[in-house]
Amino acid sequence: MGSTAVRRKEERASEGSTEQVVSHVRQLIEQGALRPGDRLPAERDLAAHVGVSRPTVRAGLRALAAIGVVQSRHGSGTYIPDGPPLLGTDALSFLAALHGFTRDEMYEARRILEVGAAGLAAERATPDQIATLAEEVASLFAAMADPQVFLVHDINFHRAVATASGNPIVASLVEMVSALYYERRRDTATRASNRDMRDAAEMHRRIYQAIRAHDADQARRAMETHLMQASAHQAKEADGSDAAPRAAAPKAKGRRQGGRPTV
Amino acid sequence: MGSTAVRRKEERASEGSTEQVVSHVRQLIEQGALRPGDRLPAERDLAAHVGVSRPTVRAGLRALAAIGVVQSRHGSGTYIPDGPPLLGTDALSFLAALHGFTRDEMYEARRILEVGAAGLAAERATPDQIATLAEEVASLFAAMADPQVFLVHDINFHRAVATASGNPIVASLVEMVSALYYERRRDTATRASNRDMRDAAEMHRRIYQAIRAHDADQARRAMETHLMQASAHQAKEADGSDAAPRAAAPKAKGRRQGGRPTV
DNA sequence: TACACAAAGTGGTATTACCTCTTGCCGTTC
DNA sequence: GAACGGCAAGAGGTAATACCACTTTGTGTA
Repeated sequence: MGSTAVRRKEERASEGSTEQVVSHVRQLIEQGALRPGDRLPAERDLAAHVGVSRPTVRAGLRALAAIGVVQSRHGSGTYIPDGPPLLGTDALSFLAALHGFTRDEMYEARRILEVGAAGLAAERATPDQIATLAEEVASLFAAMADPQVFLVHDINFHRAVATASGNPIVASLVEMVSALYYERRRDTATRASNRDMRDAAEMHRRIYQAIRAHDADQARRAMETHLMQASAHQAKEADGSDAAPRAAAPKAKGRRQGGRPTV
Repeated sequence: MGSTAVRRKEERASEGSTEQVVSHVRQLIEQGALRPGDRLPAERDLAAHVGVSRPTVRAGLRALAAIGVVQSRHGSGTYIPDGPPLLGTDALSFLAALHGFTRDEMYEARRILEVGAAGLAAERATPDQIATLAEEVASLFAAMADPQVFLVHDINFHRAVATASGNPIVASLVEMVSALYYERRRDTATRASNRDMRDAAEMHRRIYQAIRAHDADQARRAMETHLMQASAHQAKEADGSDAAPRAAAPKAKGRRQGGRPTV
């Protein structure tokens, strides 16, 4: 830390003042001075230390907060979030609104990610993680009367699989895409038929069993089947009631019609 | 102007002032009033329209800029980025620094994503996209004298595969993870042996051929093999020089160069 | 016609002030 | 002595204003 000391205003040419703040925080992180759960220096202190004004510091912290690196608590301070690594979900959500991601594309992304995650989970899941999966499966069967509660345990199960993959990067990506799914799904979940939910619960059970048996191939196949079925079910739901607000066209792939999000 | 501006205080209870700005922009996007490439209203106009001060507007826009939804150009205005959907890469980079992602975990994530992407690309790649792949493969073979140039075309090839998948969500995810890979790789790429590069180029050619032949299984297998080999090669390189990926390395890294926006 | 310069408009930063919320100390009270 | 309550210091949140730096455009001059 002592070697480079504090760089003064010479850097301003190559780096905006705001980015100096970001870089400074980054340095603190890379030096190990800031770890998950820690509190950052107060904004006024940071301003004095970096040599910029407080609004500039706030701009930098705001940027870091937007990507989920820090988290401000009014009256208390700015903290580095504790717990597992988590990517901000707003980015994907905005991109979805901007570019009109379709439901199929979303399920396809989930399929790629979660099939891989299921495979890893089967290879590495700890007894604790397997127990968590079992609980969520049970909750799924118990919640078939309430589609909203069902959805919550659905998400929890998939999150648990992602965690059990043992790869925090994969888990973060799954979490991000799942959040997008959840955001859209909760508005229409009540349309799910009881039969579809029973099918889904059953598939979750099979995925769980494959993971418990440490059978990676089986886990991947089960996850693949489950997501294909879920996608088909949801498409069927939208068919009759919603009748495609954008006209019946959006089936065609590759057409990036930039309208509102399709369901 | 401005003297007659009315302050709207209706919904302040549920939403912070800054978030009002974000919500407002989100509304504009969802209404179709803002599309990729468009310019946002000036900060001063936004402030008057939403009923908050300009610093608050700036805070909201800074947050949106951090996640890549908008992009500010000094002296010109704030724009919605054109081109394909792109997720901010800094988030993953910070998470990597915070939680000490290992090289293996990174390659594993790439494997899951890119194997899937390669499969989709084989099914859907257009003639144009296939031509782009061919060019990058040729460039790879031509650039074996310069590891840095080789790395650029390596990235380009993988990016092209992701694009050819036809799924913008998958492409965005691949892009994000690849950026993390690139960030670490460019500092050590010179260590790559000529033999490893020839192997890599050859594998890229096979992936390309499988995609051109629309053989999804073959494309997936080739991509899987390629990434496994690359991971092994890189592990071998690192063996002698820097053993611990998470410990002392970051200090020696070059300063954040401005290839990509830093938050 | 071509070049140059200036003016308007935009984001970037700084300064200052005040508000709200959190937190912890310290008093009072039971 | 312990529990409750209030007060104050310190944190982030917002606002108003002024000025700077850059881009763009248009007009004037050579």
